[in-house]
Amino acid sequence: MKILVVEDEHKIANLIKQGLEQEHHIVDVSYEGIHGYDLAVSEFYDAIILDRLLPGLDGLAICKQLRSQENHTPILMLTAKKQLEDKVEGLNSGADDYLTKPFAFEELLARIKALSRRPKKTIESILRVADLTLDTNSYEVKRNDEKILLSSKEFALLEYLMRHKNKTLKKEHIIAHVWNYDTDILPNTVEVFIGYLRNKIDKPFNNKKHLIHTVRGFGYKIEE
Amino acid sequence: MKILVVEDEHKIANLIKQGLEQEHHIVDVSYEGIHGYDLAVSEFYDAIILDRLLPGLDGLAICKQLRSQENHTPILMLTAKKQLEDKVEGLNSGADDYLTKPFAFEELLARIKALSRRPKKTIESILRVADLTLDTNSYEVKRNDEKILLSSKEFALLEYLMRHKNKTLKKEHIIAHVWNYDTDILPNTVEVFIGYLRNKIDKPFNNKKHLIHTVRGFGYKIEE
DNA sequence: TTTGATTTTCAGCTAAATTTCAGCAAAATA
DNA sequence: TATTTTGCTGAAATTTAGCTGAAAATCAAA
Repeated sequence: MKILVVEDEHKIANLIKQGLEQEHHIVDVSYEGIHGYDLAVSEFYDAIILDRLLPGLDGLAICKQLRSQENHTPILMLTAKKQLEDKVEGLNSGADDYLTKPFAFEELLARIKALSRRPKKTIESILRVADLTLDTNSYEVKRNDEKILLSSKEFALLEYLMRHKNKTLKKEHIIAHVWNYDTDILPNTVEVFIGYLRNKIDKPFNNKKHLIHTVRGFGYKIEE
Repeated sequence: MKILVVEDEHKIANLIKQGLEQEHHIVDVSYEGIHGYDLAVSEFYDAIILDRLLPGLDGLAICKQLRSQENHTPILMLTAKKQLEDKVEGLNSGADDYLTKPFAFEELLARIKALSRRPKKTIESILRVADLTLDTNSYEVKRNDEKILLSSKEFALLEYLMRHKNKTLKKEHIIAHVWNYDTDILPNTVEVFIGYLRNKIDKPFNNKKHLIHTVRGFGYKIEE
């Protein structure tokens, strides 16, 4: 596992680093808030150990900022305080667990393990309409659990329709969103691509209701 | 997704473009501030990647200008600097996130995804007369919560009437606004379309008061 | 360069929407 | 009441929007 330790007390930081490395983990250490934040943002860690009180940008702030950016790396917050309010504040900021100093190293290790074992909060990346799904991370499109292969343009068009499901979208509007600014595209091109999509996601499932609808005079929409 | 990249270093810009295109996104690139700004204003993007330092109009200025025009397209700012003040300044100018160069492409991708997932600000666009509503954005017309399907001319006519509810509108006037200025349309055509509208929005609800009124000699109006 | 896939245009077709027409009814005028 | 004007409506005529097979153009890989 790759772990980031943000802790201004060099002694403690290095102790943790040593201990974790003995357990075969990769450990980055930062002694300063902003630097730590930059690391957290630019690298992929399996867990972050974060001191509550730091010079510069403190643990709470880092935590909040990361979470607001959809970074769900498990965070273990370290603090000298034992007060309950403090704990509540920490967890509210998006930390996953909490450990008060001083602590036994075994304790830290156990917590880290527990955190990394938890199912990762993944960014919800799947668009859904009825039994049709489009995963914007893996670029997989499925209907009824059958994989559907789409070309790049077909995918972009379907994604656009699905991001605005139940809403009728004009052809000109579709062109503006799905094609580059310097390409002149005829409305018929959209019709053709709608046809391609229908061949792949509606026609093969003719026992099911079709999802792509023409709204004559107004455009197209995808709807259950 | 459609993404605009404004970056003067051709190499970086093209790398980003290539990478994003591999992920099925549509990418427009601009190597220059003012041109980039023009694109941001005239096209519809799901996200904008903006270099902090640009010749001509720089990233900060573009960002501020867009925000002052109520353009809320998510913006990811790229910067070579790591200073906190710089980041703060970037976020204050209205950027949604920032990334310091150099960065891993994976990181860029993750940030862009996170940004585009934020709920979009939408403008209310519904016209109302009694229990009849017309949404100029989604082209939905409802009376008493029942959907009503209209053709595009019927829709345009109803929209015109509703935009001027309680006001009597002459047939010539209606023709001038609802039809192209260069088409010769007989007044009878308006009568026919008023008939179509009545069949769809008044007749099926004959327990309710009808909304479309003829003002003999002067035209039509929609009124509660 | 060749090959195959993808994107874009084109042309013909069909169905739906639009427009005109003609006859009728109601209202206004005298 | 008779006449004229104005609006309504069913249906025919005309136009347009959208679908589709196939060709042309573009792109990417071998």
